[in-house]
Amino acid sequence: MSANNVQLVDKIVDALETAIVNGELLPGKRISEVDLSSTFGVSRGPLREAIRKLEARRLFNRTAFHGIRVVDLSIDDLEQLLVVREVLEGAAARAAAENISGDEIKKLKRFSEDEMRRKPALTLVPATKGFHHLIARASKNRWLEQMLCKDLYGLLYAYRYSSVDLALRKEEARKEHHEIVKAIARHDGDQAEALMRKHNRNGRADLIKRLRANVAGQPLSSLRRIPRMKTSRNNRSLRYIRKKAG
Amino acid sequence: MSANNVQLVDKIVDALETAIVNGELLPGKRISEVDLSSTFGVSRGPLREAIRKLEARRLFNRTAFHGIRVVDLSIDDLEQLLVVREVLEGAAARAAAENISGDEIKKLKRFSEDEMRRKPALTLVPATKGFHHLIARASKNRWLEQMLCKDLYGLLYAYRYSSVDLALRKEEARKEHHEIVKAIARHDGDQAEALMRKHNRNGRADLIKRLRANVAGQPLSSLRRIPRMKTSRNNRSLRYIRKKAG
DNA sequence: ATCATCTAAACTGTATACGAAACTGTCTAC
DNA sequence: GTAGACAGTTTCGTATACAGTTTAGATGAT
Repeated sequence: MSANNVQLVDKIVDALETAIVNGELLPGKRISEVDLSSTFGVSRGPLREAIRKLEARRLFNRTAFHGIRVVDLSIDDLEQLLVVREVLEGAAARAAAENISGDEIKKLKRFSEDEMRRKPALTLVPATKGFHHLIARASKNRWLEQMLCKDLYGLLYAYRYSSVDLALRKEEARKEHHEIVKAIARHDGDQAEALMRKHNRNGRADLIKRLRANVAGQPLSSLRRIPRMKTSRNNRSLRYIRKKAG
Repeated sequence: MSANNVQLVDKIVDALETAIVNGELLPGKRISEVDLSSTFGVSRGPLREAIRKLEARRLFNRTAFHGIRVVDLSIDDLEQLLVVREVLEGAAARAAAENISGDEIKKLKRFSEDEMRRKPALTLVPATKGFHHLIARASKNRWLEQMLCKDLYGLLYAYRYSSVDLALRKEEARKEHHEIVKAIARHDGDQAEALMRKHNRNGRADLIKRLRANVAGQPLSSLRRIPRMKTSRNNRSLRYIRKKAG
C-alpha cells in the first residue's frame, strides 16, 4: 500500500466540509464547478460526485442550471435540527447506558472529571464534541452513530454554529454532563435518556432565545462568527487536493 | 420547458431505489457500473453521481476498486434502525401534536377510521406508509421529515422488509394508531410521543423476536420475501430511463 | 436616457474515450 | 499444496466534446 486507500471523491468531500466550516464557502453563494475544480486541482467528474454526496446530506442545494449553493440555515432550521438532535442523542445515551464497555466508562468519566476541574477555556468546544461523539459511539448502534456524527453534526457545524450550546451555559452544562455520565455508568438507560434530552432542551431553548433576541443585531460575543469573504472564486485559502506523483 | 425539469441523476436515483425494493438489485451483490449504465441507457457520469447520492444515504456500500454493493441488513441492523425510527417518529408525533393543522387532523382521522373499519387486507401496507408519512409531514419539521421519509424509510424498505410491523400485529397496531391520532388531535404532545414510541417498541420487539426465531428457517408467511434472481447483469426488468429525443 | 429585445458568452448536463491503478483468477514453479 | 508471477477485467480519474440553459452585455426603439 503506497499512501492511502481513500478515494479522491472522499478527499474532496472532506475538503468541501472543512471549507464550509471555515467559511471559505459561503451559505447561499453560488458555486462554479469549473472554478472549484481548478482551485482543488481535480477534474469535474470527482468534484460533481463529491457534491452529490453532500447534496444527499443536505449540505448543498442544487437547482438545475442554476448552480450549487451551500445550505443556508435559518434560526428556525437550527431549532428544528436541534429537536432532532435532542431525540437522537437521547437514544444514544440510552443505548450507551445499555451497551457501554468498562473501558468506555472509564474514558467517559475521565472526560467529565477533566471538564469539571478545568477552567472554562476555548478548548471546551472540541471537548464537547468529544463528549457527544463518545456517547454516540458507545451506543454500539452503527446507524445512530452515523446519523448523529455525520449527517446531523455535519449540518449543525456547517453554518456559523459550532457547538455553541455548551459555551453559552458552561456551568449548568458541565453539571448536566456529569449527571449523564453517572447515569450511563450505572447502566440506567431511562435516566440517561431523560437527562440527555433535558440537557439538549435546555441548551436549545437558551441558544434560540439568544439568537432571536439578536436577529439583525450584534453577534453574540460567545458565538464564533465565521469571517466573511467576498467570493469563493479564486479563493487561495482552498487547498489543492491532488497530490503530486511520486 | 419541454417536459420535465428533473435531472437525469435524480431519475436514476429513483430507478435504483425502486430496483432495490423490487429485488432487481440484490443486497450484497456486486454491481457493475458499465452494465448498469447500459441497462439504464445512460452514461457512466450521471450513474456514478446517482450512486454517490445513495452511498451517502447508506443504500450502497462501495470499496475502492472493488465495486459497489447494495446494503445488506442483518437482523441486528434492522433492530438498530428501528430504534432510531422509534425516537424519530416519537419526535414527529410530538411535533405534529403541536403543529398540525385542522385539515391535516381531518385527514389523519379519516385515515385511522378507514383503517379501523376496513377488513385487514394487503392494502394495509401502503396505508401504514401513508399514516407515518402524514405524521412526519404534519410535524412541520423539515429535517425530521426528510430524515424519516427519505433516509430512514429508504433503508428500511430496502431489504426484504416492507413495513412489516403492522402486518404482524394488525389488531393491536390499529388500536395504537387510533390512540396516537387522538392524542395528536387534542394537541397532547407528551402523550403522542409516548404512544408512538410504545407503538414502535411493540412492533419492533415482535418483529425481531419472530425474525430471530426464523433465522435460517422458513420465511414468515406474512413477510413479503423478495424474489431472487441470479444476477443483476443483463436484467431486462430494469427499465431504460433515457427518453428518446423528440 | 430608459427600457425592451436580441445575441453572445459562460455554465451546466451528458456522453465518450483513454490511461493508470487495483483487484481477481489462473498458471507455473517449487 | 503453496507462493509468486502474469494477464484479464473493472474501477478510477482525467480530458474533451457538445447541446441546452442561463446570464449578462450589446443593440435598437421610443
